[in-house]
Amino acid sequence: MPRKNPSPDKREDALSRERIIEAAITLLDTSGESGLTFRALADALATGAGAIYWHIAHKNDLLTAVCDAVIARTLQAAGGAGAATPHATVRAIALAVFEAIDAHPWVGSALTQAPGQLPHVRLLEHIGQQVRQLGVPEATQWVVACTLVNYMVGVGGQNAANAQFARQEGIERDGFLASMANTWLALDADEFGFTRSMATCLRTHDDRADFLTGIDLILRGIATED
Amino acid sequence: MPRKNPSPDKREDALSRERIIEAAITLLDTSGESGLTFRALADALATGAGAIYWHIAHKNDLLTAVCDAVIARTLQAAGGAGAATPHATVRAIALAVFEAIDAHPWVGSALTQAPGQLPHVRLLEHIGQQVRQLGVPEATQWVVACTLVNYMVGVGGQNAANAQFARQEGIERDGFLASMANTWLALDADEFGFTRSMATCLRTHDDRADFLTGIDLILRGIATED
DNA sequence: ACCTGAACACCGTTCAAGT
DNA sequence: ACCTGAACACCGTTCAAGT
Repeated sequence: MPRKNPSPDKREDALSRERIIEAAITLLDTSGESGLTFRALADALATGAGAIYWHIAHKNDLLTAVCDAVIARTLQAAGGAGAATPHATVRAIALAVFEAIDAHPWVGSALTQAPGQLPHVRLLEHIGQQVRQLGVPEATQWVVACTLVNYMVGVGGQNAANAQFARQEGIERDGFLASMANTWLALDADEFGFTRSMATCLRTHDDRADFLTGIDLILRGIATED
Repeated sequence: MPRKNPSPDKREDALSRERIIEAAITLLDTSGESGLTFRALADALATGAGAIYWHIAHKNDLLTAVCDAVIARTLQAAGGAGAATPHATVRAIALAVFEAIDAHPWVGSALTQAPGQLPHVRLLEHIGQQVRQLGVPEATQWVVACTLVNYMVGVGGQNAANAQFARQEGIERDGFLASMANTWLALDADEFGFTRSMATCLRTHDDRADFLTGIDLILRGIATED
């Protein structure tokens, strides 16, 4: 009777792309972006470092695959909801992606570094279908869908960077924002008047709400188009 | 009479933060993101690798500083224009940043990896001032300015990633897009209907124009707000 | 105060050799 | 066909030692 514990003791199944991707996900979630190493991954899989190269071309390939696995699941889960209007569906998709990046910050940076690859294509497809539903004329569907996707990925990347910075600094989000707000307040009053006046907003803002407001802004811009 | 050639022969001035930053910029422009190495940088400055650490805390510090130098110059040059309307000024700033990233792709990824740092603050300030001019109510200035900045940085990061990918693949932009378009056309017809129909757009689109259309969408969303 | 350069503790990737 | 693990060619960073 084979043991069911897949811990780093000994391998029971053969290696496979899927097994590697799953191990990479848990490794990334556990030790962060810098924790994903071919050596550490090989350890977790109870194999040699070079073995991975039989299934994965190079580290970027792995990163994209791992990102795609999360995005695919996220979109699948979000698609099931079936919101009332295209507008609401776009919002639901955007929020789901935001939550996924919040839970796995490394997805944000992977997404930023692999434009046009499969994870991106999935986003474009899901968003694009709703853009069609919105009645956007065919000639502008491309640019509208791209704007939404670019915005989503852009914010996601920023949040990922924030999370990674806070992690390696060992700081909580609140402390991180508070110290940044202080830095802003110490800026030159003439040159950085606007930024200084936004220091409180920085400290008290809600990432999620702001992100969705941005989505709404773009959607409203679309609706006004003629 | 001292020689005026600052080539990698021998150093004449003392090292300084500015000299290091300038050398890093030319190195990045010449050899790309992966070309910026403390060893290569030390060579270019005719010094030892460790000397740089007297002036720069760590590589991320250098990257942010180098990014900020470009952004500061870009915004200064763009600010001089003095466009007629706030809308036009936002467009001008956005375009200037786009061009800067196009000329120095590494600025795009540096920008993505340093949220809240000085380069970001500069963008926020310049955009925010125009958001005020647009008459956006105080309560929503924060989220509006952030949306614009996030979008700009997001698109910039994507373009940087594209440029870097094309560089290391040794491919031109056109060939890169053409092969990606073919990949899209080979996707499953049911699952990726929208994406397939956009393959031609991918191949023929204009990055700059699409980017500005996105800015316009957001600005129009703001105008419609009430 | 500032610089030098060897040394340390890592990386991704390759590849002969095994099964 | 698939795996092993040592070896290669790098990294960022540190630090005793120099000036």
